[in-house]
Amino acid sequence: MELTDRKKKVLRSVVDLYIRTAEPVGSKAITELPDMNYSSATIRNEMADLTAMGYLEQPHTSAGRIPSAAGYRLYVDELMLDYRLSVDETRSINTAIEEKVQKVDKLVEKVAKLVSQATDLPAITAAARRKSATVTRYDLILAGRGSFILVVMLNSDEVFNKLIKLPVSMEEADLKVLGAVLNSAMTDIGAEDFTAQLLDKVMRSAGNAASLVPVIVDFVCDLLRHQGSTNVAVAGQARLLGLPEYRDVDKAQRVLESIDEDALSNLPAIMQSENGTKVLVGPENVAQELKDTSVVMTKFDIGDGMQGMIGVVGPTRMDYAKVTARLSYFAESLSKAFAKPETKQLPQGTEDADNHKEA
Amino acid sequence: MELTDRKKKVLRSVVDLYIRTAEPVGSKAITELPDMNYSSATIRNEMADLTAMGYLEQPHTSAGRIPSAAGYRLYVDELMLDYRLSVDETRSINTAIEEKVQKVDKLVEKVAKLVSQATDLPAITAAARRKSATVTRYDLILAGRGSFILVVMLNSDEVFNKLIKLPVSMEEADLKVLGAVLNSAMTDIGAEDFTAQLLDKVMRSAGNAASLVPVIVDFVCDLLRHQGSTNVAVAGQARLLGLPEYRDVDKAQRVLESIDEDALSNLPAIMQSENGTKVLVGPENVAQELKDTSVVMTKFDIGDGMQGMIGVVGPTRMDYAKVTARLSYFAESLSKAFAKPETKQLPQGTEDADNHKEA
DNA sequence: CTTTAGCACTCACTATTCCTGAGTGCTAAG
DNA sequence: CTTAGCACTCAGGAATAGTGAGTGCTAAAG
Repeated sequence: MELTDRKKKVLRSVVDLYIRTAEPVGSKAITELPDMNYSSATIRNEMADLTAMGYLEQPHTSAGRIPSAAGYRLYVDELMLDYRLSVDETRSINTAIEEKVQKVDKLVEKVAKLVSQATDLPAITAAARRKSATVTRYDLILAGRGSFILVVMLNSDEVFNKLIKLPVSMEEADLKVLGAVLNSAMTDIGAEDFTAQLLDKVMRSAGNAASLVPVIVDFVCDLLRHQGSTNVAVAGQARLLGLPEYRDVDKAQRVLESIDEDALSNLPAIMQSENGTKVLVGPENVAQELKDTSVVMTKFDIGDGMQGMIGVVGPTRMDYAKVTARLSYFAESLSKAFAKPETKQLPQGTEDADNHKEA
Repeated sequence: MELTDRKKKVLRSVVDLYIRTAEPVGSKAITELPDMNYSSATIRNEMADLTAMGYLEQPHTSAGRIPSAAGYRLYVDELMLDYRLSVDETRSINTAIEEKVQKVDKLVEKVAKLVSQATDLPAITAAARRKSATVTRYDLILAGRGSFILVVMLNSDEVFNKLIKLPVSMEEADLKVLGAVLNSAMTDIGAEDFTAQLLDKVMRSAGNAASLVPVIVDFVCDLLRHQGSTNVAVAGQARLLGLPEYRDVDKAQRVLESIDEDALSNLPAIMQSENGTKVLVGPENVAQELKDTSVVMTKFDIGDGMQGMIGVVGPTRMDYAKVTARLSYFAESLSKAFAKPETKQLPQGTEDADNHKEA
């Protein structure tokens, strides 16, 4: 059977209505739409055809139709009308993003909150490094009170520090020696290259400050390893509960639990995929718990070889047009904000703070 | 009427059973308990008395009894048997805490997760500074590629940094001058003391590096202000949904929403209160949405003039004994871990393969 | 060949009724 | 003071009937 224009129009109407009402759509409701100059019988025939073709489903014989996964798919791919963001929407997204964000993990958290708010659905954000982290530079600052500050700069231009107590008293000269050794022997190598031999060698050249080497190496290794791991944040889980499809607490709980742990494993895999906004409708999701749920996600670029992802989780009946529009705009704005470092007060690459409390 | 020992015993049994089953407790169920050598009629009489005294309630004439808020209160204050933590429990809490935590905000997040996990309820943690933050020391490091690193140490011994691009090329000597000026003019003052006059004065003495002053002041003010604000994290909201009292989605949602915003405002007030573990039963909560819900919370000390709070939210029918025991132990362990800074600084091995299972 | 009116039919959902049994309060005997 | 016994209450489940939105099909009209 052929998918005529009218059939498409009917399908679109069904999806649109179902998105709005969350209830099966009957033929009569369709006829009442503007631009639908057919009788309910005609619509019924078309709907019967669409059902036979697998785009619609009937919960039971005497109910209206709801879109099937295939129906949503078609809708998302071809039928959906572009949602134009209002000036208000773009503005509120922009002002939200423009606030300065210092650290990547904070950024991830904040964006998750904003996106969840903008879509009224639970949101997930993640950020991951594309290249592996290495140290480009060490600095040691004697800080009085028997301690010194270790400042470490990474190839990503992020800077971290840690306040370290001195086990024995030490001269500024000793630290200078140590700094020189560190900078010559332990830069531009990954976490896995900090071998026992290297440690040994460095300690021997470090003179008086040798006892500090293990502490430093420990900190740096930890840091580098952490850089490699993906940074994930989830926000707005409670919003799921407002939706009629999640009146069933068990269902809601299952979904919420699964997006709490996705944090861990599933996401990195998805990040590999191609660019652009992607919609996963119900059964297209790999995770069993999300079979009834759709996911919309986009990637965006942060500077410094980092890549971010924004995702939204909701019922298959979600307003795909609106959600994808907002998500894409978010991603675009974020990428843009990071692409032009000096223009705003949010210069990428000039930001990073980290601290360590010694107590 | 007097509260005899037997009445107390019955009340305790009712609460205990209700905590376990979440269903009204009948007289027969009580008689079946060990150590209860009375007939159901006797128990019924006692329960009638307890009801008259306001410690128990009847959902309807022909149902068992459930504890009233006053009943829970009495239970928590006097009746509850101490819950002894098992070795396993103390050990798992200890190992969890011992993992190194770098930043206060990370700590707060992590503790929230741990506590939620330990109690199987949503948890809230917060940390706030008791004294206002000031800068004790500035360092400037020329970092090549036209930028420098600003390192700032606070009176709390926390160290922060930021990589800043140089608008014009600059000599190391210029930075040295600037550093000296900053250290002499802008230390030991709060965020509100960074006045326009001060800025002006510093800029004039800063020589070649004057153009950097605004950027630095901006960063520092921001930092100091941020230090003042309370740091809050919520974890495990989804656990609420597993409980029978929150089958009602609306109710669950209301509670979840309220503990999402408490983050912002309510908590600081509570932090003022006296020390020790505190239980707020149902209607004792100020927030209207939590009328049906109980809150258990404790304070703990972080070093450096900071104070933390751990809280757990659950149904009035929660296992107060277990929850308070675990919470107190958590608080105690955390305070202890922060009290002895040096003990485990050195034994920290270079070996730690995979320590980011959550986050 | 397409569209539409008409009609019988289906079936989820709601309301109503009935029934059951856990649990109660009271009374009177031990 | 305790307990056995008994009549009573009432939430919750099962069974039943009624309602109406929506369907598919047929046959007439365009």
